[in-house]
Amino acid sequence: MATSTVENYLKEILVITLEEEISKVPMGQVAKVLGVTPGTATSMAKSLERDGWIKYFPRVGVSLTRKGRKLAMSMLRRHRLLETFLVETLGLDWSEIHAEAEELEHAISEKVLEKLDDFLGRPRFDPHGDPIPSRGGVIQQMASKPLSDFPKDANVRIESIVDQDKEFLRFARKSNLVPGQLFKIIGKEDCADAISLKTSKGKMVNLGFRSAEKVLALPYES
Amino acid sequence: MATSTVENYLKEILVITLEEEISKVPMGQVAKVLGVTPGTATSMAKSLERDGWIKYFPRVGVSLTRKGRKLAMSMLRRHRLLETFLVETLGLDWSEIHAEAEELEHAISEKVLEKLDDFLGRPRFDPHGDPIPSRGGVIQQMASKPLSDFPKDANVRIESIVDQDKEFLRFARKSNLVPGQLFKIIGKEDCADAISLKTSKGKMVNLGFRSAEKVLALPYES
DNA sequence: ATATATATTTTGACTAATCAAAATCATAGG
DNA sequence: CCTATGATTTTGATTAGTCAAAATATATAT
Repeated sequence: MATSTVENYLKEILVITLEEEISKVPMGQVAKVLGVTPGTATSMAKSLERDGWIKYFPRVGVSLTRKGRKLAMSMLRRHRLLETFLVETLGLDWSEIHAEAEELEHAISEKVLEKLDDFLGRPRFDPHGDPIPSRGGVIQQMASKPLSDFPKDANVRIESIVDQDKEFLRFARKSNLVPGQLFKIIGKEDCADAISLKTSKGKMVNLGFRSAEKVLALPYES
Repeated sequence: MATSTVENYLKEILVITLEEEISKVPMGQVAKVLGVTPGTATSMAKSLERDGWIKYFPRVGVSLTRKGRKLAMSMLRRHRLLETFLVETLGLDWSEIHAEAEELEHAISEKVLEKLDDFLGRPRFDPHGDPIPSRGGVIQQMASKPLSDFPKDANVRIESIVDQDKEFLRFARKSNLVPGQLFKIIGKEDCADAISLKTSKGKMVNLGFRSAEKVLALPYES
């Protein structure tokens, strides 16, 4: 049986893998998200490899084995279902649920989790809009929509740029319109065919609808 | 912050203290309920004392300090509220809830617990009929009633014998009419002034009303 | 290409929790 | 009053997880 420390390492490695679309997560990043020193992360990597959870490539990083990915997915499922429960059923605040779920996810059994899933009506997305992996560990990809489809005040995360036009890509790059970047839609004038976005750091971008249609994004609860 | 191991030791010490009405729990018993070797229990007793949770009397046993009792009560509250949730809300089976609650009780925060308490309608007894300690750590004593006040078919747990008559006490002792013992009321003939009780092992006792009034008991969900 | 900065690994040490087995204490009978 | 039995404590060892700081490898910039 995996300890909850092991579960945490695996889950965080999975989350980084998904978010950054990389296959080997560098140790520094592992250390950072887990709040431990780099040395600790390295020695942990070795025991995780010894127990078959991950592959460890010295000086490069770690990746999950099939076994490790399965457990990590299960942790993510627990986490997101619990967050849903905490918000939907108990009415907790947004800002609190992450830390709470972080604790509970290690204590809840498969059995109780499935009962909870039934009770909640088998939701497919958590309160942040992130997809909840299925029992089998499959993560449903959320359908991304063009920026022009979002309403004013929506928070979005850029997923991809469909157009391959060099000019536009260069402009997008310069404006921080890149996959992973978060924006808030601060203005939308249908009659003027214009959309304004702002990053959390206050950087603004203005787009016409023609361009906004080329940028796919996902809703993101800030 | 107490580790969950500490929480377990304290909770079990409290439960033994309450159930057996003793003030110093011998180390052997501690080791047994926690499933560890006696040596482990002893060394744990020393660290618990060092951290102010218990008083340790070598070769005699341990008792909780005020601080330790407070935490132990809080664990009992968590445990019993969680059991209630698992049965009432998620529909788990009786036989499973203890083990599940045992894990969850260490992971649930004060805040979530209070939300859960609200959600459940602030129950005062868990599915086993045991009282749920209040936030302040006070355990509501259930009002015990004389045996003669219970209806036929009621399941009861003997709480105490009010009469101090030696003769009667000796009889009570011989009939298993002692605090903690469970009985079912299998017959009650008001006109004949008689009550019949049976233990789960089939041992029977017959009492007249005069005597039944001297025996206080609590309802007990079988 | 060389020096500097950054990331990673190694080393040695520590704490919590545990076990097995030897040592010690306590007490109930004879 | 002394011994055998059972409970308790001690001792020495182990594992998981961690840190600090030294050592080493890699990447970057001139």
